[in-house]
Amino acid sequence: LTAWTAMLTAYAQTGHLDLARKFFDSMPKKSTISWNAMISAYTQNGHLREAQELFEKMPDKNMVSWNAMITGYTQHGHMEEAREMFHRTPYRDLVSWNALLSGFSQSGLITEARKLFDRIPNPDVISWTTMVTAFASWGQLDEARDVFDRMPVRNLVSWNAMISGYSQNARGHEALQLYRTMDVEGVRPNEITFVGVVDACTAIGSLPLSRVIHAHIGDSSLSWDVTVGNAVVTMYAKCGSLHGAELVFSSMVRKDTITWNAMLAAYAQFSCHAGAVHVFHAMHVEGVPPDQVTFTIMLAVSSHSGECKTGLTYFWSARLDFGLPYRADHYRCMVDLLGRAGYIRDAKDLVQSMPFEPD
RNA sequence: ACUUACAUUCAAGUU
Repeated sequence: LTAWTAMLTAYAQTGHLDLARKFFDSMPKKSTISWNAMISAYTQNGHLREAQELFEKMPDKNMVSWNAMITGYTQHGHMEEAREMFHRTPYRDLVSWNALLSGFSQSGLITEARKLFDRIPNPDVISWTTMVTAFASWGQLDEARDVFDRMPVRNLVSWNAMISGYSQNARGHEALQLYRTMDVEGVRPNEITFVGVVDACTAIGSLPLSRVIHAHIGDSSLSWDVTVGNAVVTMYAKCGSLHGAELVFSSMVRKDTITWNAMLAAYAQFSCHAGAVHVFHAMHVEGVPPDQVTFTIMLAVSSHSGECKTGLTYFWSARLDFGLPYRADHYRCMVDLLGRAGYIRDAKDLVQSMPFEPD
């Protein structure tokens, strides 16, 4: 039964929800854990309706079942439903509190988060770190730092949250300073720490510093993770070295869609239309699937280089060849592209055909 | 084997 449930989770995590459900239905015996796994499979893929249905049908709900539903709602911005579940659960534990807290954080309800935090009976390191993230991700770095300093216990995630918070808010020097403190206190960094440090340099924008940081993480005994490589590609580009970005990019053995997007963005930043087009084709040859970001970059590149026809080709290709839904920025690029080429009427028609409200 | 905290890629306009 444990093996079956593990299989179910594996299907869900690779996006094969339908297979997961078939698997679940065909299981000769089901435990509460398998029901919970199926509910999480639904919530993690945004199918809250189905999750709720299953939750209501399941015979023996436990604490994890209730928490999975709270989390499902918070992670998709349905705070009212999450709140209701939180109040109705007969098994409220620290996970329930933390899940709701994280929901307030993600929705930008910082005041609510703060109030909830004060009511948590025995906040743990996750509760505290969630508060650090809540403040940091809404730009309140000094509040975040205050929470960080007052935490009774810090773990690696707490350090990473604070370091990345600084980096994401263009406070690279403070990020690096905190990284040094972390080192002094003997906390071992991981890949996520390195990404935060690399991003700090990206924010500072200094090429000499980026070489130092590159050497530092290159010397580390930790093997290079694809996300660290991706961050380094961007760091070199943002620090003004397209060549550095290219060198790192080609040295990376493992590349994902983000790696390719980072390289495309580097060419776009340097107005190197030919480079971007070349990488886009190479991506296709290597069989790496483009995503919505890939097309945002390619549309912007086409617009800036006046390649109206090419841009239109990308626009249609995104949906017809790759089944990607359009985001608002794809339309923005297209309006820009058509407008620059003088097709004001078509730009206007496109705006009127959009599935969202124009901003 | 199931639930909670951290990370990498992103458009236009203005300057």
